[in-house]
Amino acid sequence: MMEKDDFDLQNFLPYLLNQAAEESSLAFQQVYKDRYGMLRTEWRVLFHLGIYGRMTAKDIGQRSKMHKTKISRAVARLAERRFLNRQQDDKDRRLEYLELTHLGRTAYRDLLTVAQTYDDKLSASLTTEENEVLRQVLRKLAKMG
Amino acid sequence: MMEKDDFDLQNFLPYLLNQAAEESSLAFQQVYKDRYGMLRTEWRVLFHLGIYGRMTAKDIGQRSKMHKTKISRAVARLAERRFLNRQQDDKDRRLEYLELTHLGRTAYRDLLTVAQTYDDKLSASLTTEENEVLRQVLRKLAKMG
DNA sequence: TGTTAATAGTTGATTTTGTAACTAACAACC
DNA sequence: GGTTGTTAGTTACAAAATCAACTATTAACA
Repeated sequence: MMEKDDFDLQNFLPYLLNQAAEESSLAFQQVYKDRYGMLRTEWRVLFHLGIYGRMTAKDIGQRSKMHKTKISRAVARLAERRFLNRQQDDKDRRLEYLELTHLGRTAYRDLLTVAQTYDDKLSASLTTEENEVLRQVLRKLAKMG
Repeated sequence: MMEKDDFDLQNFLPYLLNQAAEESSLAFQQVYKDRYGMLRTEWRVLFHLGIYGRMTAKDIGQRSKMHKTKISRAVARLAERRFLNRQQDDKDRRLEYLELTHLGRTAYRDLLTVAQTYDDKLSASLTTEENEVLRQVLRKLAKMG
C-alpha cells in the first residue's frame, strides 16, 4: 500500500515553484509598478521589445507564451502612454510591428538596470553550483509541456 | 561601463521561475479544475486541511502566505460545496475551526494521489542532484522576503 | 474568380484577484 | 467597567485575467 501521510506540500514542485516565483517577483514588481505604473504583462512586453527589438504581437506571444489578449491589452496601454509605437506591415495589413519609442527605451534601460541588480542579488545568495543547476532545471521545467 | 546587451530574459530568475511555475502547474490544475471545479486557492486550502488537519483560516494563512481574503473566499466556496465544515470556538468566538467533511477527504485523497504521481513524474525527469538542489534553493528563495 | 478556411489582433462578458474598509469579538489598562 | 487597541474574518468596489466571439485581412483551391 502507498504511504500517503508523509506528503509534504512544501516539497510539491508546482506549489514550491509558485511560492518562490511569487516571492522573487515581489520586489521587482514594486519597482515597475511604482515608477511606471506598469503591470506584469506590460513590463514583459517592454522587455521583449527592448531585448529583441522590433517585432509583432504574435512574435511576443510565441516567445513569452502569454495569451494574445493579454498581449493585446498590454500593447494598447504601452502605446497609449507612448512607450511604443505600432506600424502596419504594407504587404500583410494584419501585422503590426511594435517598436519602443525613445521614452520606452529609457524606461527599458532603467528597469533593465534594476532587473540586473536584483538578479545579481538573488544569484549572490546562491552558490555557483546552485545557480547553474537552478537555471538549467527551470528551463527544462518551463519547456516540459 | 556596464554591459547590458547580453541580458537574457530567459535567465532572469523572477521571469524564469514564473514560466516554470506556470508550466508545471498546468497539468495538475487541469485535474482539480475538471474533476472538482476548484481554483488554485481552493485546492491549497483543501490540502492544508487534508495534511495538517483541523485548523483555522489564520493558521492556513500563516503556513501558505496566502492573503486572508483569498482564504476567506476559498473557505466559503469549499463550505458551500460541503468539502469542509466550520465550527466556532466556544471560548473565542472570532475563531472558526475548519475541518474536511467525508466528501472533502475523498477529494483530498484523490487529488493527493494525482499530486504524488505528478510530482514523481517531474522528479523523474531530473537527476538526484538536480532534485535536491532545486528544492533546497526554491525553499531558500521562497523565504527570502 | 468565388467560396471557404486560416491568421493577427481586438472587444465584451464573466470570473477572479487585490485593496481597503468594515464587523464582531476579545484584550489591556487606567 | 469604560475606553482604546488588536485580532479573525467578511464584504464592497476596483483592477485584472480569462474565454469566447468578433473584425479584418490573407491564403487555398475548386
